[in-house]
Amino acid sequence: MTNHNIKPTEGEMEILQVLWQKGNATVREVHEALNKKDAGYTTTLKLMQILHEKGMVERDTNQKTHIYKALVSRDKTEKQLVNKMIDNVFNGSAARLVMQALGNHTASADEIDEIKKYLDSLK
Amino acid sequence: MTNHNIKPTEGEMEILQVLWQKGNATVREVHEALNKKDAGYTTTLKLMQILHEKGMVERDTNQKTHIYKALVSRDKTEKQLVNKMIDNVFNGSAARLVMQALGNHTASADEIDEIKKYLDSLK
DNA sequence: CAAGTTGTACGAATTATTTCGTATTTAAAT
DNA sequence: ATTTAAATACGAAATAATTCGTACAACTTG
Repeated sequence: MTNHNIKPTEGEMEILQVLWQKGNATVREVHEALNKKDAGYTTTLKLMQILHEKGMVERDTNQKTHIYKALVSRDKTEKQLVNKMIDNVFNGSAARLVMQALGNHTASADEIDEIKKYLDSLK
Repeated sequence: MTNHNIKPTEGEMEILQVLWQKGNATVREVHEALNKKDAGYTTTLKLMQILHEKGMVERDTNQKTHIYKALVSRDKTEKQLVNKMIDNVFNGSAARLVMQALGNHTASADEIDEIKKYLDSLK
């Protein structure tokens, strides 16, 4: 299967988040969406250029200000990261991760219902 | 709260996994449990020494061959990593992570039942 | 059209992580 | 007691990731 080894770094993930959320965006928009106390503007720029080199985003360079768009799918990337965590941290047990996630961030009653509905649909 | 900022690197996690599983172990045991094609013995040793410096493991140095034991709890560490992922990847929604985890690694029917039971207990 | 502003390009410094090489110590075996 | 084998210590090289500085190009506006 292609695209099997995308592995965004943490910094890259932050940017992809913004792109997925906004659909597409300029460097400035992404940078402001992140507004981290640390990193300056050119840091965000550089990271986005790297994402481009790696083929994870595309960009429209027709205007002076380039417009970026994610090429990797949110769903696939999430799956990949979750899988990795299930393997690395939970010895392959998705159930263990689920428990940990719920015992933790304590989902709302609505969320819990939604999850149950989802579980039923799996059977 | 103390211990709020443990953040094992990936290499450190691999070692902690082994320690949690075995209870305690020598460097050689951990190294063999991992048996990665890459890294040599002293790499594992070094990582374990770093874990010790950081206070994440303790060791008994009474014998020539030191015996290591994890000091950070598996549960806390897992919670921390899961929380981080929920925040960084799933915009704070534990439910989204759960769906992704299940749609994914397709848990067995037994696992699903177990999760449902767990969900009921949360109400 | 001359500042000034906003943008990209990109090498290089910084920081984090992993890996290794080698010196030294300790214990066992001959 | 010497030699050999198995450990630790630890600096430093190698690699990865982030951050920045600065040069230059492209608009804007006075």
